[in-house]
Formats: sequence, C-alpha cells, structure tokens
Amino acid sequence: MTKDFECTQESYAREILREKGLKSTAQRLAVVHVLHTSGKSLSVSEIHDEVKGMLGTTGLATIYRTLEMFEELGIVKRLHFPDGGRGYAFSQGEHVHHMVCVDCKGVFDFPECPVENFDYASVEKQGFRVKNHFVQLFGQCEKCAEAA
Amino acid sequence: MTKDFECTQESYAREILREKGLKSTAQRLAVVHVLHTSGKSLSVSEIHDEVKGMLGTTGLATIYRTLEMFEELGIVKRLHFPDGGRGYAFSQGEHVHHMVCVDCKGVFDFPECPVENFDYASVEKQGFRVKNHFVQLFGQCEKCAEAA
DNA sequence: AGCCAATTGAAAATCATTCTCATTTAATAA
DNA sequence: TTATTAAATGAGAATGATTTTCAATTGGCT
Repeated sequence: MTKDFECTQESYAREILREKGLKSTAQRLAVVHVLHTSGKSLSVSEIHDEVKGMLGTTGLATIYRTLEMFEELGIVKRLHFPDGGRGYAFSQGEHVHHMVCVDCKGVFDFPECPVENFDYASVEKQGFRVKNHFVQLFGQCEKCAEAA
Repeated sequence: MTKDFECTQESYAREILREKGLKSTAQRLAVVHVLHTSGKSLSVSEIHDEVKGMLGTTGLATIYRTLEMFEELGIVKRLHFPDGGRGYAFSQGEHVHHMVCVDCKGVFDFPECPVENFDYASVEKQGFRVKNHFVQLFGQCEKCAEAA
C-alpha cells in the first residue's frame, strides 16, 4: 500500500487494529487520515469522496463498514445533527465532547464533561441508573461568527 | 371527528395549533394522544401503527409531517439513539432533558439542565458561541434494572 | 513465495424519508 | 346550517441512505 499519508495518527490506528487482530488496509488508514486532517466533521459521502481522491476507486460500503468499526474502537466519534444527519470526527478514544459549528461543520473538542459534575439527585430519585450519555453543543465558531 | 380520546393534552395541542393558524385534525390529535399515553419514546412506525389502530387507515407521510411540525411547535421532542435511529416523546415545550431506558425505551424527564451550570470557560476560550445543545442520558430504569 | 482468513468492491436489496398530486376536511363567514 | 377555500391527507412514486451478498482481492503470517 502507498504510505504517502503516513503519520502519527495512522500509526495510532495501526496499533489498535493490530491489537484487535484486524488488518490495516489502505482504505482504513485513508479514512483515519482524512478525518484527522480535515479538523471538522464529515459526512459519510464526503469521507468517501476524499478517500477516493487518495486511493482511486473505493466502495462506499467499505467506508460505512470502516466507520462503524472505528466507532467501536474509539477511533472516531459519530455526531448527530439536529436534522438527523450523521457526521464523523476523529477522536483518540478519550472522553471528550464536541461543539459543532452549524455554519462550517467544524468540530471543537472540550475535555470537560458537562454531565460529570451534574447532580444526579433528581435522576436517581426516579431509580434511573445512568450508564451513558450523549452531549453535543451547537453554535458558531469564531471565524463563522466574524464572517456573519 | 371522533373525540373518544380527548383530554387535557389534546386541548393543549389544539390551542397551540389554533394560535398558529393550523388545523386540529384527527390525525394530529391522535399523534399527541398516542405519545402522551405511552409514557415512552416511540419510533415513527410505532406511532403510525397506534394511530392506525385509532383512526383506521392513516398515511405514513402524515405521521412524518405531523411529527416534524410538532417538534417545531415544542409539542414533541425528537430523540436520537446511539444506533442512529430516531424516536419521539411527548413534551410540553419546557426545556427538559431525557433519560432513555435502553431496555424498555421508557423516557424519563429531568428538569435540571446538566449544561446549565457547566463552566463554558474552555469553550469560550476557543471563541465558540454556544447556541444550542443536545443532552440525552442512557441507562436503565428502576423496573428494568430489577428485572435484569 | 504461498496460504488463508479477513477485507473489499459492485450491485442488489432493504429500509427510511420525502415528494407529488388528486381528494378530502377543518375553519370561517354568509 | 351550508358554501367556500386554504390547509391537510393518503397513496404511491421517488429519492436517498444504509446494509447485504458474494466473488475477487489482499494483508499478515509462515
């Protein structure tokens, strides 16, 4: 496979894949590269287009399969947009949340978890056991705010 | 139209609809009724099935149209599941968040907003202006925890 | 170099959602 | 009431996204 785009992020992905006994294919590494380089969230078909640009012909199904797998491995994070659309952003497996600029679709992380310090009293009172949460902020990034 | 299922929730919806110059059709009121009675989140097709049970033949497109409209009016809230599926739950327009039981799909509200007290320092530092947020907790409700 | 399971691409199949348009209906006024 | 009219509906077609299938290819090991 071509290594034109090799860098730390790809090595990181390679490692995880090897640990799990999965193959480091050109397609998979390209997906990592595209997401990491872009600095923003991309739709599945944007990712597909970018990968095709790098590798030539690439199946859309492969992109779907790869993204699903990467999400389970913590390599990417899936975002949900208010309109129901999905997006993917690179993530090194840390527990971070995302702010998404509604204009440019840029993704900005923040390591603090809003829910971490949240008082679960009212929740626990109802006997509910929280196991997971989904938090995502929407707004405008600096650039887009200035441009507007 | 039949009024078998009229109650405060329907009146509430009727009012909002009238205010906006929209018609209170049997289909729309049935959607309110179904969501309010169920006490849990339902998928679009579950709602469709329930409404068909009440009114006989009902178009699926109408259900979609109604839910979209109701979301804008604050009458229902759209939920996003980790697998990408959507669900809808009744909501009186208040700013509340939802806990969703991953077993029974039951929806439990909590009025405190986890993000309300969150210190936006790290976010603002990046020049990001938060305009909106989506918070949803996943876990187990009391009943399902006991059953397990 | 050669093997084998994992992975891929292409196309078909499936599923969810939206659109179109002829028909029906709720709200209003006569 | 009844007539009027814009809004809403239902049915199905159209679209779009996602998943599945399966034969062909490839990466990671000897």
